[in-house]
Amino acid sequence: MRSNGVRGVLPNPKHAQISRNLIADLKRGKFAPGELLPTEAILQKRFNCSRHTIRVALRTLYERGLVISKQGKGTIVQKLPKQPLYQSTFSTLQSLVQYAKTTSRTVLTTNLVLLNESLSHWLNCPQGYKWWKIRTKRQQKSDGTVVASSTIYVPRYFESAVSKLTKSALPLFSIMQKEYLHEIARVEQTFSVAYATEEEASDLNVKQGTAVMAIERRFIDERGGLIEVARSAHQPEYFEYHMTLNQITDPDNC
Amino acid sequence: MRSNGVRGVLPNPKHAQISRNLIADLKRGKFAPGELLPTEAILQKRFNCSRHTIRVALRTLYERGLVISKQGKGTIVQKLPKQPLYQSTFSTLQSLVQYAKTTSRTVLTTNLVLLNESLSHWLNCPQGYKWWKIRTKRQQKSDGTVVASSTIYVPRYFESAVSKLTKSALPLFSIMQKEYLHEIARVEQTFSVAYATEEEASDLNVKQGTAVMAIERRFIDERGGLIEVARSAHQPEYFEYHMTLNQITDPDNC
DNA sequence: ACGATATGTTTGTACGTACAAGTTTGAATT
DNA sequence: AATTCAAACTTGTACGTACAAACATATCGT
Repeated sequence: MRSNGVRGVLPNPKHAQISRNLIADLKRGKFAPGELLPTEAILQKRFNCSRHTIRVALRTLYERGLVISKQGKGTIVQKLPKQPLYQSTFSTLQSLVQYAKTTSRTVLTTNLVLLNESLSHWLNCPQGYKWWKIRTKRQQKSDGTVVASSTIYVPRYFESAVSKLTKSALPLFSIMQKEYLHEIARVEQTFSVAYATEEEASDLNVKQGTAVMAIERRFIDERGGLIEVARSAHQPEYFEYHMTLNQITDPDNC
Repeated sequence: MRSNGVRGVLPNPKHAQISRNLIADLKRGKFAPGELLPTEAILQKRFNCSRHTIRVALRTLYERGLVISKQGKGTIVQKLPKQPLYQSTFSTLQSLVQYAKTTSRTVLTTNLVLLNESLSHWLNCPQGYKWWKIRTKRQQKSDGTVVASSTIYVPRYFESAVSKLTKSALPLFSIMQKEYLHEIARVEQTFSVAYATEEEASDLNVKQGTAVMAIERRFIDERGGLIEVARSAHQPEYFEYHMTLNQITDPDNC
Protein backbone atom coordinates (compact mmCIF):
# COMPACT_ATOMS: atom_id res chain seq x y z
CA MET A 1 0.00 0.00 0.00
CA ARG A 2 1.40 3.29 -1.03
CA SER A 3 0.56 5.84 1.59
CA ASN A 4 1.19 9.50 0.99
CA GLY A 5 -2.22 10.31 -0.35
CA VAL A 6 -3.11 13.56 -2.01
CA ARG A 7 -0.27 15.85 -1.32
CA GLY A 8 0.06 19.58 -1.21
CA VAL A 9 1.56 21.78 -3.84
CA LEU A 10 5.29 21.56 -3.30
CA PRO A 11 6.84 18.25 -4.03
CA ASN A 12 8.14 16.81 -0.81
CA PRO A 13 9.26 13.30 -1.41
CA LYS A 14 9.72 10.96 1.48
CA HIS A 15 13.42 10.49 0.88
CA ALA A 16 13.98 14.24 1.17
CA GLN A 17 12.11 14.34 4.46
CA ILE A 18 14.26 11.52 5.75
CA SER A 19 17.54 13.07 4.67
CA ARG A 20 16.55 16.40 6.22
CA ASN A 21 15.75 14.54 9.38
CA LEU A 22 19.08 12.74 9.44
CA ILE A 23 21.07 15.86 8.58
CA ALA A 24 19.39 17.64 11.46
CA ASP A 25 20.40 14.77 13.73
CA LEU A 26 23.98 15.03 12.58
CA LYS A 27 24.10 18.77 13.15
CA ARG A 28 22.67 18.28 16.64
CA GLY A 29 25.54 15.89 17.25
CA LYS A 30 23.26 12.94 17.83
CA PHE A 31 25.75 10.72 16.02
CA ALA A 32 29.44 11.29 16.68
CA PRO A 33 31.95 11.38 13.82
CA GLY A 34 33.61 8.02 13.34
CA GLU A 35 30.63 6.15 14.71
CA LEU A 36 28.16 4.20 12.67
CA LEU A 37 24.77 5.47 11.68
CA PRO A 38 21.90 3.08 12.43
CA THR A 39 21.75 0.36 9.82
CA GLU A 40 19.50 0.67 6.83
CA ALA A 41 17.22 -1.97 8.32
CA ILE A 42 16.79 0.05 11.52
CA LEU A 43 16.23 3.32 9.68
CA GLN A 44 13.70 1.52 7.54
CA LYS A 45 11.68 0.65 10.63
CA ARG A 46 12.18 4.05 12.22
CA PHE A 47 10.90 5.92 9.19
CA ASN A 48 8.44 3.23 8.21
CA CYS A 49 9.50 2.94 4.61
CA SER A 50 11.33 0.69 2.22
CA ARG A 51 15.04 0.10 2.14
CA HIS A 52 15.14 1.70 -1.28
CA THR A 53 13.88 5.00 0.08
CA ILE A 54 16.43 4.91 2.91
CA ARG A 55 19.20 4.37 0.40
CA VAL A 56 18.10 7.36 -1.67
CA ALA A 57 18.10 9.49 1.48
CA LEU A 58 21.54 8.27 2.53
CA ARG A 59 22.89 9.07 -0.90
CA THR A 60 22.07 12.71 -0.26
CA LEU A 61 24.10 12.64 2.95
CA TYR A 62 26.94 11.02 1.11
CA GLU A 63 26.94 13.60 -1.66
CA ARG A 64 27.35 16.25 1.01
CA GLY A 65 30.30 14.49 2.54
CA LEU A 66 28.48 13.77 5.79
CA VAL A 67 28.69 9.97 5.73
CA ILE A 68 30.47 7.16 3.94
CA SER A 69 29.00 3.69 3.50
CA LYS A 70 31.13 0.57 3.59
CA GLN A 71 29.90 -2.75 2.40
CA GLY A 72 29.71 -5.24 5.24
CA LYS A 73 30.43 -2.60 7.85
CA GLY A 74 27.92 0.19 7.90
CA THR A 75 27.53 3.88 7.32
CA ILE A 76 30.23 5.94 8.97
CA VAL A 77 29.54 9.45 10.19
CA GLN A 78 32.09 12.02 9.03
CA LYS A 79 33.19 15.12 10.83
CA LEU A 80 31.17 18.14 9.79
CA PRO A 81 33.20 19.99 7.19
CA LYS A 82 35.04 23.10 8.26
CA GLN A 83 33.20 26.36 7.99
CA PRO A 84 34.66 28.62 5.34
CA LEU A 85 36.19 32.01 5.79
CA TYR A 86 34.28 33.59 2.98
CA GLN A 87 33.10 30.91 0.69
CA SER A 88 32.67 27.21 0.39
CA THR A 89 31.19 24.59 -1.77
CA PHE A 90 30.14 21.02 -2.00
CA SER A 91 29.93 21.38 -5.71
CA THR A 92 26.42 22.70 -5.64
CA LEU A 93 24.94 25.84 -7.05
CA GLN A 94 23.23 26.46 -3.73
CA SER A 95 26.54 27.32 -2.17
CA LEU A 96 26.96 30.28 -4.50
CA VAL A 97 23.71 31.70 -3.21
CA GLN A 98 24.87 31.05 0.33
CA TYR A 99 27.98 33.12 -0.31
CA ALA A 100 25.82 36.03 -1.32
CA LYS A 101 24.23 36.14 2.09
CA THR A 102 27.32 37.13 4.05
CA THR A 103 28.33 39.88 1.69
CA SER A 104 26.56 42.78 0.04
CA ARG A 105 26.84 43.75 -3.57
CA THR A 106 27.00 47.18 -5.12
CA VAL A 107 26.34 47.61 -8.81
CA LEU A 108 28.88 50.09 -10.19
CA THR A 109 28.07 50.30 -13.89
CA THR A 110 25.92 48.59 -16.51
CA ASN A 111 26.54 49.06 -20.23
CA LEU A 112 25.56 47.47 -23.47
CA VAL A 113 28.76 46.63 -25.29
CA LEU A 114 29.45 45.52 -28.82
CA LEU A 115 31.55 42.37 -28.94
CA ASN A 116 34.98 42.96 -30.40
CA GLU A 117 37.23 40.12 -31.46
CA SER A 118 38.64 39.18 -28.08
CA LEU A 119 35.29 39.45 -26.31
CA SER A 120 33.52 37.41 -28.97
CA HIS A 121 36.12 34.72 -28.54
CA TRP A 122 35.92 34.76 -24.77
CA LEU A 123 32.13 34.72 -24.72
CA ASN A 124 31.89 32.25 -27.56
CA CYS A 125 29.48 34.45 -29.51
CA PRO A 126 29.92 36.04 -32.95
CA GLN A 127 31.29 39.56 -33.28
CA GLY A 128 28.78 42.34 -33.60
CA TYR A 129 26.34 41.01 -31.00
CA LYS A 130 25.65 43.14 -27.99
CA TRP A 131 25.96 41.92 -24.42
CA TRP A 132 25.44 43.59 -21.10
CA LYS A 133 28.60 44.40 -19.20
CA ILE A 134 28.06 44.87 -15.48
CA ARG A 135 30.65 45.82 -12.93
CA THR A 136 30.01 45.19 -9.26
CA LYS A 137 31.87 45.04 -6.00
CA ARG A 138 31.18 42.92 -2.94
CA GLN A 139 31.72 44.02 0.63
CA GLN A 140 31.79 42.12 3.85
CA LYS A 141 28.56 42.94 5.67
CA SER A 142 30.27 43.01 9.03
CA ASP A 143 33.04 45.54 8.45
CA GLY A 144 32.58 46.84 4.93
CA THR A 145 35.82 45.41 3.61
CA VAL A 146 35.74 45.07 -0.16
CA VAL A 147 36.35 41.41 -0.88
CA ALA A 148 35.68 41.20 -4.58
CA SER A 149 35.43 43.20 -7.77
CA SER A 150 33.50 41.52 -10.56
CA THR A 151 32.82 41.99 -14.23
CA ILE A 152 29.81 40.15 -15.56
CA TYR A 153 28.69 39.61 -19.14
CA VAL A 154 25.20 38.42 -20.13
CA PRO A 155 23.40 38.34 -23.48
CA ARG A 156 21.27 41.33 -24.34
CA TYR A 157 17.92 39.57 -24.04
CA PHE A 158 18.30 39.22 -20.29
CA GLU A 159 17.66 42.94 -19.99
CA SER A 160 14.87 42.69 -17.47
CA ALA A 161 16.97 40.54 -15.15
CA VAL A 162 19.80 43.06 -15.40
CA SER A 163 17.45 45.88 -14.53
CA LYS A 164 16.33 44.05 -11.40
CA LEU A 165 19.88 43.54 -10.22
CA THR A 166 20.19 46.68 -8.13
CA LYS A 167 16.96 45.99 -6.30
CA SER A 168 17.81 42.43 -5.40
CA ALA A 169 20.41 40.86 -3.18
CA LEU A 170 20.49 37.67 -5.18
CA PRO A 171 23.20 36.74 -7.65
CA LEU A 172 22.36 37.55 -11.26
CA PHE A 173 22.14 33.92 -12.33
CA SER A 174 19.57 33.34 -9.64
CA ILE A 175 17.43 36.24 -10.88
CA MET A 176 17.75 34.99 -14.43
CA GLN A 177 16.52 31.55 -13.43
CA LYS A 178 13.41 33.00 -11.88
CA GLU A 179 12.73 35.58 -14.53
CA TYR A 180 13.18 33.42 -17.59
CA LEU A 181 12.70 29.92 -16.24
CA HIS A 182 16.02 29.34 -17.85
CA GLU A 183 17.54 26.55 -15.81
CA ILE A 184 21.25 26.64 -15.23
CA ALA A 185 22.64 23.17 -15.69
CA ARG A 186 26.14 23.72 -14.41
CA VAL A 187 28.84 26.22 -13.71
CA GLU A 188 32.45 25.91 -14.75
CA GLN A 189 34.84 27.63 -12.39
CA THR A 190 38.48 28.43 -12.90
CA PHE A 191 40.79 29.72 -10.17
CA SER A 192 44.03 31.48 -10.83
CA VAL A 193 46.36 34.09 -9.47
CA ALA A 194 46.18 37.27 -11.50
CA TYR A 195 47.24 40.89 -11.17
CA ALA A 196 44.67 43.56 -10.48
CA THR A 197 43.65 45.73 -13.40
CA GLU A 198 43.24 49.44 -12.84
CA GLU A 199 39.52 49.11 -12.24
CA GLU A 200 39.86 46.14 -9.93
CA ALA A 201 42.64 47.78 -7.97
CA SER A 202 40.55 50.85 -7.37
CA ASP A 203 37.57 48.78 -6.23
CA LEU A 204 39.66 46.71 -3.85
CA ASN A 205 41.71 49.65 -2.57
CA VAL A 206 44.98 48.08 -3.55
CA LYS A 207 47.78 49.13 -5.87
CA GLN A 208 47.44 48.22 -9.53
CA GLY A 209 49.30 45.03 -10.27
CA THR A 210 48.73 43.56 -6.82
CA ALA A 211 48.24 39.78 -6.95
CA VAL A 212 44.64 38.73 -6.51
CA MET A 213 42.67 35.51 -6.69
CA ALA A 214 40.78 35.53 -9.94
CA ILE A 215 37.72 33.37 -10.39
CA GLU A 216 36.05 32.96 -13.72
CA ARG A 217 32.61 31.42 -13.80
CA ARG A 218 30.78 30.31 -16.91
CA PHE A 219 27.09 29.58 -16.44
CA ILE A 220 25.75 27.02 -18.85
CA ASP A 221 22.17 25.98 -19.56
CA GLU A 222 20.79 22.56 -20.38
CA ARG A 223 21.45 22.85 -24.06
CA GLY A 224 25.05 23.86 -23.52
CA GLY A 225 24.42 27.54 -24.16
CA LEU A 226 26.51 30.10 -22.33
CA ILE A 227 24.26 32.50 -20.47
CA GLU A 228 26.64 34.34 -18.18
CA VAL A 229 30.35 34.82 -17.81
CA ALA A 230 31.70 36.45 -14.70
CA ARG A 231 35.24 37.24 -13.72
CA SER A 232 35.95 38.40 -10.23
CA ALA A 233 39.10 39.52 -8.48
CA HIS A 234 39.35 38.74 -4.79
CA GLN A 235 41.27 40.42 -2.04
CA PRO A 236 44.30 38.20 -1.45
CA GLU A 237 44.58 38.54 2.32
CA TYR A 238 40.93 38.11 3.12
CA PHE A 239 39.76 35.51 0.71
CA GLU A 240 40.12 31.78 0.57
CA TYR A 241 38.10 29.11 -1.08
CA HIS A 242 37.38 25.88 0.68
CA MET A 243 35.92 22.66 -0.60
CA THR A 244 35.70 18.96 0.03
CA LEU A 245 36.55 16.16 -2.34
CA ASN A 246 34.68 12.95 -1.74
CA GLN A 247 35.87 9.49 -2.43
CA ILE A 248 33.93 8.32 -5.42
CA THR A 249 33.96 4.93 -7.03
CA ASP A 250 34.99 5.61 -10.57
CA PRO A 251 34.09 3.26 -13.39
CA ASP A 252 37.56 3.51 -14.80
CA ASN A 253 39.85 6.41 -15.19
CA CYS A 254 38.44 7.68 -18.43
CA MET B 1 45.84 -10.79 11.11
CA ARG B 2 44.32 -8.44 8.71
CA SER B 3 42.43 -10.35 6.08
CA ASN B 4 44.19 -8.27 3.50
CA GLY B 5 43.18 -10.55 0.71
CA VAL B 6 44.29 -9.41 -2.67
CA ARG B 7 40.67 -8.46 -3.24
CA GLY B 8 40.26 -11.46 -5.51
CA VAL B 9 38.87 -10.54 -8.90
CA LEU B 10 38.08 -6.91 -9.42
CA PRO B 11 34.43 -6.18 -8.98
CA ASN B 12 32.79 -5.29 -12.22
CA PRO B 13 29.13 -4.64 -11.65
CA LYS B 14 26.77 -4.37 -14.57
CA HIS B 15 25.94 -0.72 -13.94
CA ALA B 16 29.63 0.20 -14.17
CA GLN B 17 29.96 -1.60 -17.47
CA ILE B 18 26.98 0.31 -18.78
CA SER B 19 28.21 3.69 -17.62
CA ARG B 20 31.64 3.03 -19.12
CA ASN B 21 29.92 2.11 -22.33
CA LEU B 22 27.82 5.27 -22.37
CA ILE B 23 30.73 7.50 -21.42
CA ALA B 24 32.71 6.04 -24.30
CA ASP B 25 29.78 6.82 -26.60
CA LEU B 26 29.71 10.41 -25.38
CA LYS B 27 33.44 10.85 -25.90
CA ARG B 28 33.14 9.46 -29.40
CA GLY B 29 30.52 12.11 -30.02
CA LYS B 30 27.77 9.60 -30.67
CA PHE B 31 25.33 11.87 -28.87
CA ALA B 32 25.61 15.60 -29.43
CA PRO B 33 25.43 18.06 -26.54
CA GLY B 34 21.93 19.41 -26.09
CA GLU B 35 20.35 16.31 -27.55
CA LEU B 36 18.56 13.64 -25.59
CA LEU B 37 20.11 10.37 -24.63
CA PRO B 38 18.00 7.30 -25.49
CA THR B 39 15.26 6.85 -22.93
CA GLU B 40 15.71 4.57 -19.97
CA ALA B 41 13.33 2.11 -21.56
CA ILE B 42 15.41 1.91 -24.71
CA LEU B 43 18.69 1.61 -22.84
CA GLN B 44 17.10 -1.12 -20.77
CA LYS B 45 16.46 -3.15 -23.88
CA ARG B 46 19.81 -2.33 -25.42
CA PHE B 47 21.75 -3.49 -22.37
CA ASN B 48 19.28 -6.19 -21.50
CA CYS B 49 18.85 -5.23 -17.89
CA SER B 50 16.38 -3.65 -15.50
CA ARG B 51 15.48 0.01 -15.39
CA HIS B 52 16.99 0.20 -11.91
CA THR B 53 20.41 -0.75 -13.24
CA ILE B 54 20.16 1.82 -16.02
CA ARG B 55 19.32 4.50 -13.48
CA VAL B 56 22.36 3.64 -11.38
CA ALA B 57 24.53 3.87 -14.48
CA LEU B 58 23.02 7.20 -15.51
CA ARG B 59 23.64 8.56 -12.03
CA THR B 60 27.35 8.07 -12.61
CA LEU B 61 27.16 10.14 -15.79
CA TYR B 62 25.26 12.80 -13.92
CA GLU B 63 27.80 12.96 -11.11
CA ARG B 64 30.46 13.62 -13.72
CA GLY B 65 28.48 16.44 -15.23
CA LEU B 66 27.96 14.64 -18.53
CA VAL B 67 24.15 14.53 -18.53
CA ILE B 68 21.17 16.02 -16.76
CA SER B 69 17.82 14.27 -16.43
CA LYS B 70 14.53 16.10 -16.50
CA GLN B 71 11.30 14.57 -15.39
CA GLY B 72 8.92 14.16 -18.28
CA LYS B 73 11.49 15.19 -20.82
CA GLY B 74 14.51 12.95 -20.92
CA THR B 75 18.21 12.88 -20.26
CA ILE B 76 20.07 15.78 -21.82
CA VAL B 77 23.64 15.42 -22.98
CA GLN B 78 25.97 18.14 -21.73
CA LYS B 79 29.01 19.53 -23.44
CA LEU B 80 32.16 17.70 -22.41
CA PRO B 81 33.83 19.76 -19.71
CA LYS B 82 36.85 21.79 -20.69
CA GLN B 83 40.21 20.16 -20.36
CA PRO B 84 42.32 21.69 -17.64
CA LEU B 85 45.61 23.46 -18.00
CA TYR B 86 47.28 21.62 -15.20
CA GLN B 87 44.63 20.28 -12.94
CA SER B 88 40.97 19.64 -12.70
CA THR B 89 38.41 17.98 -10.59
CA PHE B 90 34.91 16.73 -10.46
CA SER B 91 35.20 16.46 -6.75
CA THR B 92 36.76 13.07 -6.83
CA LEU B 93 39.98 11.77 -5.40
CA GLN B 94 40.73 10.13 -8.72
CA SER B 95 41.41 13.50 -10.24
CA LEU B 96 44.32 14.06 -7.88
CA VAL B 97 45.94 10.91 -9.17
CA GLN B 98 45.27 12.04 -12.70
CA TYR B 99 47.14 15.27 -12.02
CA ALA B 100 50.15 13.27 -10.98
CA LYS B 101 50.40 11.71 -14.41
CA THR B 102 51.18 14.88 -16.32
CA THR B 103 53.85 16.05 -13.92
CA SER B 104 56.84 14.44 -12.27
CA ARG B 105 57.77 14.76 -8.64
CA THR B 106 61.17 15.11 -7.07
CA VAL B 107 61.61 14.46 -3.37
CA LEU B 108 63.90 17.11 -1.95
CA THR B 109 64.13 16.29 1.75
CA THR B 110 62.52 14.01 4.33
CA ASN B 111 62.93 14.65 8.05
CA LEU B 112 61.38 13.52 11.26
CA VAL B 113 60.32 16.66 13.09
CA LEU B 114 59.13 17.23 16.63
CA LEU B 115 55.85 19.12 16.72
CA ASN B 116 56.19 22.57 18.23
CA GLU B 117 53.21 24.61 19.28
CA SER B 118 52.23 25.99 15.91
CA LEU B 119 52.72 22.69 14.10
CA SER B 120 50.76 20.76 16.71
CA HIS B 121 47.92 23.18 16.29
CA TRP B 122 48.02 23.03 12.53
CA LEU B 123 48.22 19.24 12.43
CA ASN B 124 45.73 18.83 15.24
CA CYS B 125 48.05 16.53 17.17
CA PRO B 126 49.60 17.04 20.66
CA GLN B 127 53.01 18.64 21.04
CA GLY B 128 55.95 16.29 21.36
CA TYR B 129 54.80 13.83 18.72
CA LYS B 130 57.01 13.31 15.72
CA TRP B 131 55.81 13.56 12.14
CA TRP B 132 57.55 13.20 8.84
CA LYS B 133 58.17 16.41 6.99
CA ILE B 134 58.69 15.92 3.28
CA ARG B 135 59.52 18.59 0.76
CA THR B 136 58.96 17.96 -2.93
CA LYS B 137 58.70 19.83 -6.17
CA ARG B 138 56.67 19.02 -9.25
CA GLN B 139 57.75 19.66 -12.80
CA GLN B 140 55.87 19.61 -16.05
CA LYS B 141 56.91 16.48 -17.89
CA SER B 142 56.89 18.22 -21.24
CA ASP B 143 59.23 21.13 -20.60
CA GLY B 144 60.53 20.73 -17.08
CA THR B 145 58.89 23.87 -15.74
CA VAL B 146 58.55 23.74 -11.98
CA VAL B 147 54.84 24.11 -11.30
CA ALA B 148 54.65 23.40 -7.58
CA SER B 149 56.64 23.26 -4.39
CA SER B 150 55.06 21.19 -1.63
CA THR B 151 55.54 20.52 2.03
CA ILE B 152 53.87 17.38 3.32
CA TYR B 153 53.38 16.20 6.89
CA VAL B 154 52.40 12.64 7.82
CA PRO B 155 52.42 10.81 11.17
CA ARG B 156 55.54 8.84 12.04
CA TYR B 157 53.97 5.41 11.69
CA PHE B 158 53.64 5.80 7.94
CA GLU B 159 57.39 5.40 7.68
CA SER B 160 57.34 2.61 5.13
CA ALA B 161 55.09 4.61 2.80
CA VAL B 162 57.43 7.58 3.11
CA SER B 163 60.40 5.40 2.24
CA LYS B 164 58.66 4.21 -0.91
CA LEU B 165 57.94 7.75 -2.08
CA THR B 166 61.08 8.27 -4.11
CA LYS B 167 60.62 5.00 -5.97
CA SER B 168 57.01 5.65 -6.90
CA ALA B 169 55.32 8.15 -9.13
CA LEU B 170 52.09 8.02 -7.17
CA PRO B 171 50.97 10.65 -4.68
CA LEU B 172 51.82 9.86 -1.08
CA PHE B 173 48.21 9.38 -0.05
CA SER B 174 47.81 6.79 -2.76
CA ILE B 175 50.81 4.83 -1.51
CA MET B 176 49.51 5.04 2.02
CA GLN B 177 46.19 3.61 0.97
CA LYS B 178 47.83 0.59 -0.59
CA GLU B 179 50.44 0.07 2.10
CA TYR B 180 48.22 0.35 5.14
CA LEU B 181 44.77 -0.32 3.77
CA HIS B 182 43.98 2.96 5.35
CA GLU B 183 41.14 4.30 3.28
CA ILE B 184 40.98 8.01 2.73
CA ALA B 185 37.43 9.16 3.16
CA ARG B 186 37.74 12.70 1.92
CA VAL B 187 40.06 15.58 1.29
CA GLU B 188 39.49 19.15 2.37
CA GLN B 189 41.08 21.67 0.06
CA THR B 190 41.66 25.34 0.63
CA PHE B 191 42.82 27.74 -2.06
CA SER B 192 44.37 31.09 -1.34
CA VAL B 193 46.85 33.59 -2.65
CA ALA B 194 50.02 33.58 -0.60
CA TYR B 195 53.56 34.87 -0.90
CA ALA B 196 56.40 32.47 -1.59
CA THR B 197 58.63 31.58 1.33
CA GLU B 198 62.37 31.39 0.80
CA GLU B 199 62.26 27.64 0.15
CA GLU B 200 59.27 27.84 -2.16
CA ALA B 201 60.76 30.74 -4.09
CA SER B 202 63.96 28.84 -4.70
CA ASP B 203 62.08 25.74 -5.87
CA LEU B 204 59.90 27.73 -8.23
CA ASN B 205 62.71 29.96 -9.49
CA VAL B 206 60.93 33.13 -8.51
CA LYS B 207 61.79 35.98 -6.15
CA GLN B 208 60.89 35.53 -2.50
CA GLY B 209 57.57 37.18 -1.76
CA THR B 210 56.15 36.56 -5.23
CA ALA B 211 52.43 35.83 -5.12
CA VAL B 212 51.61 32.17 -5.60
CA MET B 213 48.51 30.03 -5.48
CA ALA B 214 48.62 28.10 -2.22
CA ILE B 215 46.66 24.91 -1.84
CA GLU B 216 46.32 23.18 1.47
CA ARG B 217 45.01 19.65 1.49
CA ARG B 218 43.98 17.72 4.56
CA PHE B 219 43.49 14.01 4.04
CA ILE B 220 41.00 12.48 6.42
CA ASP B 221 40.21 8.83 7.07
CA GLU B 222 36.88 7.20 7.80
CA ARG B 223 37.05 7.86 11.50
CA GLY B 224 37.81 11.52 11.03
CA GLY B 225 41.53 11.12 11.71
CA LEU B 226 43.98 13.40 9.94
CA ILE B 227 46.55 11.31 8.08
CA GLU B 228 48.25 13.83 5.84
CA VAL B 229 48.50 17.56 5.53
CA ALA B 230 50.07 19.05 2.43
CA ARG B 231 50.65 22.65 1.49
CA SER B 232 51.79 23.45 -1.96
CA ALA B 233 52.72 26.68 -3.68
CA HIS B 234 51.96 26.91 -7.37
CA GLN B 235 53.53 28.97 -10.10
CA PRO B 236 51.13 31.85 -10.65
CA GLU B 237 51.46 32.22 -14.41
CA TYR B 238 51.26 28.56 -15.27
CA PHE B 239 48.74 27.18 -12.88
CA GLU B 240 45.00 27.31 -12.78
CA TYR B 241 42.44 25.10 -11.18
CA HIS B 242 39.29 24.21 -12.99
CA MET B 243 36.15 22.54 -11.75
CA THR B 244 32.49 22.08 -12.48
CA LEU B 245 29.59 22.69 -10.14
CA ASN B 246 26.55 20.61 -10.83
CA GLN B 247 23.00 21.51 -10.18
CA ILE B 248 21.98 19.41 -7.21
CA THR B 249 18.58 19.10 -5.65
CA ASP B 250 19.10 20.22 -2.11
CA PRO B 251 16.80 19.11 0.67
CA ASP B 252 16.80 22.57 2.18
CA ASN B 253 19.46 25.12 2.51
CA CYS B 254 20.93 23.84 5.77
C1' DA C 1 46.75 -20.99 22.18
C1' DC C 2 46.16 -20.65 17.57
C1' DG C 3 44.24 -20.97 12.99
C1' DA C 4 40.68 -22.30 10.05
C1' DT C 5 35.78 -22.53 9.41
C1' DA C 6 31.09 -21.44 9.94
C1' DT C 7 27.51 -18.02 11.01
C1' DG C 8 25.32 -13.73 11.25
C1' DT C 9 25.20 -8.77 10.00
C1' DT C 10 25.32 -5.05 6.77
C1' DT C 11 25.77 -2.79 2.50
C1' DG C 12 25.97 -3.50 -2.79
C1' DT C 13 23.82 -5.21 -6.91
C1' DA C 14 19.93 -6.53 -9.53
C1' DC C 15 15.61 -7.98 -10.63
C1' DG C 16 10.46 -6.81 -10.51
C1' DT C 17 5.94 -3.79 -10.04
C1' DA C 18 3.13 0.33 -9.68
C1' DC C 19 1.91 4.90 -9.74
C1' DA C 20 3.07 10.16 -9.64
C1' DA C 21 4.53 14.11 -12.00
C1' DG C 22 6.20 16.55 -15.53
C1' DT C 23 6.43 17.13 -20.89
C1' DT C 24 5.00 16.57 -25.59
C1' DT C 25 1.72 15.51 -29.06
C1' DG C 26 -2.30 15.37 -31.48
C1' DA C 27 -7.25 15.11 -31.76
C1' DA C 28 -11.44 17.28 -30.55
C1' DT C 29 -13.85 21.48 -29.69
C1' DT C 30 -14.90 26.14 -29.98
C1' DA D 1 -7.32 29.07 -36.74
C1' DA D 2 -6.72 28.94 -32.07
C1' DT D 3 -7.61 26.77 -27.77
C1' DT D 4 -8.57 22.97 -24.80
C1' DC D 5 -8.09 18.59 -23.30
C1' DA D 6 -6.96 13.79 -23.34
C1' DA D 7 -3.56 10.42 -24.27
C1' DA D 8 1.29 8.96 -24.76
C1' DC D 9 5.76 9.20 -23.28
C1' DT D 10 9.53 9.89 -19.91
C1' DT D 11 11.68 10.42 -15.60
C1' DG D 12 10.84 10.46 -10.31
C1' DT D 13 9.28 8.09 -6.26
C1' DA D 14 8.22 4.06 -3.72
C1' DC D 15 7.13 -0.42 -2.72
C1' DG D 16 8.77 -5.45 -2.95
C1' DT D 17 12.21 -9.61 -3.41
C1' DA D 18 16.57 -12.05 -3.72
C1' DC D 19 21.25 -12.92 -3.63
C1' DA D 20 26.39 -11.39 -3.55
C1' DA D 21 30.22 -9.41 -1.19
C1' DA D 22 32.60 -7.61 2.64
C1' DC D 23 33.05 -7.56 7.40
C1' DA D 24 32.73 -9.10 12.36
C1' DT D 25 32.32 -12.60 15.61
C1' DA D 26 31.74 -17.03 17.46
C1' DT D 27 32.90 -22.04 17.11
C1' DC D 28 35.56 -25.87 16.47
C1' DG D 29 39.68 -28.78 15.83
C1' DT D 30 44.29 -29.38 16.49
